[in-house]
Amino acid sequence: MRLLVIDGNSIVNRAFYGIKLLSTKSGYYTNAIYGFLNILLKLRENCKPDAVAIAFDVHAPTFRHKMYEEYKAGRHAMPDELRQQIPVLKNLLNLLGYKTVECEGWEADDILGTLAEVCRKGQDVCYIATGDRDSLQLAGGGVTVMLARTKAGQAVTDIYDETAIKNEYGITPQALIQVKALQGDSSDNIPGVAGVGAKTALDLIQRFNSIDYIYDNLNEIDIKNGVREKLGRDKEKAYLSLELGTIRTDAPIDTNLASYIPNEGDKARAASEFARLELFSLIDKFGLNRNDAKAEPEHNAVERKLTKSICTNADELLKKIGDDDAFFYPVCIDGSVEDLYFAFGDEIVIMPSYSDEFKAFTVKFFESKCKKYSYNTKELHRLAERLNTECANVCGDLLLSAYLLRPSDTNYSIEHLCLEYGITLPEYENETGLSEQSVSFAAVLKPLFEKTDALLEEAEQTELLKEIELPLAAVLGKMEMIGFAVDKKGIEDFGNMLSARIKELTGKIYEYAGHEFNINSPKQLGEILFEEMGIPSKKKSKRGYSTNAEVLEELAPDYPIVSLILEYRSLSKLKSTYCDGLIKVIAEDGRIHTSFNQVETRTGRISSLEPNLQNIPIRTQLGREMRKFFIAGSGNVLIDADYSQIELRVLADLANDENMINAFNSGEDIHRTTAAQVFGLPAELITPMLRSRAKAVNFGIVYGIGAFSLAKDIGVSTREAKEYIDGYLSHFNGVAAYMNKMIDTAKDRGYSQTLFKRRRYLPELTSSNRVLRAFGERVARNMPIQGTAADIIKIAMIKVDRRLASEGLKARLILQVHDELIVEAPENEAQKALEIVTEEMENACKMKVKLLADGKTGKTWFEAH
DNA sequence: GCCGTCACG
DNA sequence: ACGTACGTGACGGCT
Repeated sequence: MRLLVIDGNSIVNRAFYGIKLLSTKSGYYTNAIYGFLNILLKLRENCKPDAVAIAFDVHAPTFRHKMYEEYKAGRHAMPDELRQQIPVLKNLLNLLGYKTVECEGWEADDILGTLAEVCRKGQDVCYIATGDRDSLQLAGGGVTVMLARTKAGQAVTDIYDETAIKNEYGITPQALIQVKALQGDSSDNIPGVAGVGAKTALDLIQRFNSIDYIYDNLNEIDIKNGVREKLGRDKEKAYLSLELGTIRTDAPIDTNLASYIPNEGDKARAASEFARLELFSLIDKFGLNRNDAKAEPEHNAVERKLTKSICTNADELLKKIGDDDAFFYPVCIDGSVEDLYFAFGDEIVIMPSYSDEFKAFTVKFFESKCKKYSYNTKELHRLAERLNTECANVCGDLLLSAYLLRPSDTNYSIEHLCLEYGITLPEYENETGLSEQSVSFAAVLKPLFEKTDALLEEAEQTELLKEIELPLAAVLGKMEMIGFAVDKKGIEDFGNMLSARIKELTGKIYEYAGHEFNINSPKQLGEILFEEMGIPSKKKSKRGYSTNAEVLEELAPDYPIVSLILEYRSLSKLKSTYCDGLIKVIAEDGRIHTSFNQVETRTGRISSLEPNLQNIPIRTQLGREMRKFFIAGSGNVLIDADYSQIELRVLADLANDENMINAFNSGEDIHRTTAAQVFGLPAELITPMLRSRAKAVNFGIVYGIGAFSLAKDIGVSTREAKEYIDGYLSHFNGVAAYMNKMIDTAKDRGYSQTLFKRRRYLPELTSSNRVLRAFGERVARNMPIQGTAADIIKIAMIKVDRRLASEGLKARLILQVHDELIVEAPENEAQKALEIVTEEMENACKMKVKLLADGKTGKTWFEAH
């Protein structure tokens, strides 16, 4: 008998991460299902098995403790989307006649082991398909492990039998367990022997074969005394690890191989399930009949019959809306509202922008006192600004609610929210049989709001939504419409100057290199510098040599070409990103209109895109020149105010650290004070060097410091950096206590939060991966600080906006750069506006530490900052 | 579409 | 033994 055993969890994971998110029209994700079944087909073809067993772990899925594969995946992963697919996949496998195996209290691994053992004993042939190297120990004696992995972005399968393992590792498959037991594996919680790593472990087992032999002859065998000591110390751990790392072969599962021979299944239901999932190609590949694939009606969903009508009469629609709560979906194209879809239960009424009465309607509707519930209300405020009015009484924005509830998500589309919150998205097909999504979207707003409102209430985030995010959307909408005036000619001239200099540099670089090449290609550059020219390198990263500024700066003093490249790099960055990039996005009004994304960051900051105006150069002299081209419109000036040390002040307040609060409130230079405390010197003796080190320590504290990185940052030994950190924490003991508390409460609750109850969920904190867990801990320390500062400046923006209006000024906010606000004001309002901005920033909220804002005015951003 | 790089707070 | 500070967005090269 030939048995194929599939490690279901491992393969479904690879399928999910390896294939882009596919989903059905109604939004069910199917990529993992699709990928898995294609892999199954391929395995079937290659192995020609008589019987197939598909093993799964038994999962207790939890909402708040999703486990990410790795940090990178963590950022983009949507494990919920994967989890939803697994029960559907299992059901499909059964319908296709395959047997899935799971066993409470046992891992999928153990099921593989048990079936492999059965085959070995019965002289049957066994193939094991997995992505987990740990299963290699099962190879041999008729058992072949087919290891799926990714090589240079391509999925490949390595075949391991006993010989292949011997060739690669020089030992038997069983001995691999011994290696792992010595080496340990933190991601599996296998301790191993402290101080023994992969190399040492493999070497020991290659020479002595087993842990038993090593310990029986510990004093005689030829090994370094250091290793002997380490082994002696951790004997117990080694044996424990051996036990933990050994895949068990006695799981209580069905061991009758014949029971795994695929049965007929239920072809009709399998076909209709494929149809429901819109995976039509699989119907053919599994030899099913497309005619069987009739869509089954959904059971529990109460079917909604939507109707749609178009209304081009403003008064009629206004009357229909009256003073009731209005639920409406704005269709937006290219950043402007196209049509408004109003939902009255299942009746959807559209006010189209092509109507002559669209403007009149919109103005009256916006100004009416009815409560407005919508999606992406920033767009409404942009429209209001264009119509020279305001959108009053906006009481809900589904996009903002969804963001506050789950700020790490990347997809807040209505389809997705329906899945997330268990709302059925009703279909609407128009006369021509085409589905019109906007109609469906309008129809689900109300039920979605009912869900999100309840959840926000539960999370105590209603105030955060109503007092901060909703009014902020209005401010951001206006800021986008107003834009920032620029000197186009100035940018062009600057760009031409850069081009000339870049050309010179290019010539010289080619001379040094001996030939032409693409300096912008890190690959070519690395080969030329480190191979052709033989410059010593620290080889790193998968794609060859690292050529970043940090590496190049070290080499620059010794190699003239390297300095030229550094200059080339900085100039081409200025040219391409800032000169060319900005010129491309200057609008017809001569201004740059960035877009603010209010639902992007996990900390609560806003981001700026197309173009990003939050990263205009300032740190180098030449780059800073760019700011001379950001100007006040004629007759106006710019007012630029920024918070002084807002994050450290927030930290002092949150940590309630008396020492630090006093330092701020008595107006001390915080970095100098820190230096004095950390280095134990009177403030007068603090040199600029010491001050700058203390500054780095302050930054590090906010970021969730590590000695290694601090050391690298300020160029001292790791040991010395550690002393600084310890010194800091012993003097600011409020901060020390606070940092520990932050991690504990975040672990407890599953999230960290700001002073204003903004949350960030931290599944990383419960990860079995040490690196990931450490990352979670740093975030738990940083998020409340960065996030509270973000909350505060948001409040300030709302207050500045209101104050400017209530004082009857023409001055307007035009930009925010995290701790900095920029206002454009008529010249005669400059002083008043300056006062208002700094005052509102400083009084945004009451804290134990005074908030300080420095404001300045000027004709350009360069002057005003 | 991902990676390396680099601009900002 | 291994990796190494928080949060973003844009560009060019490469697959």
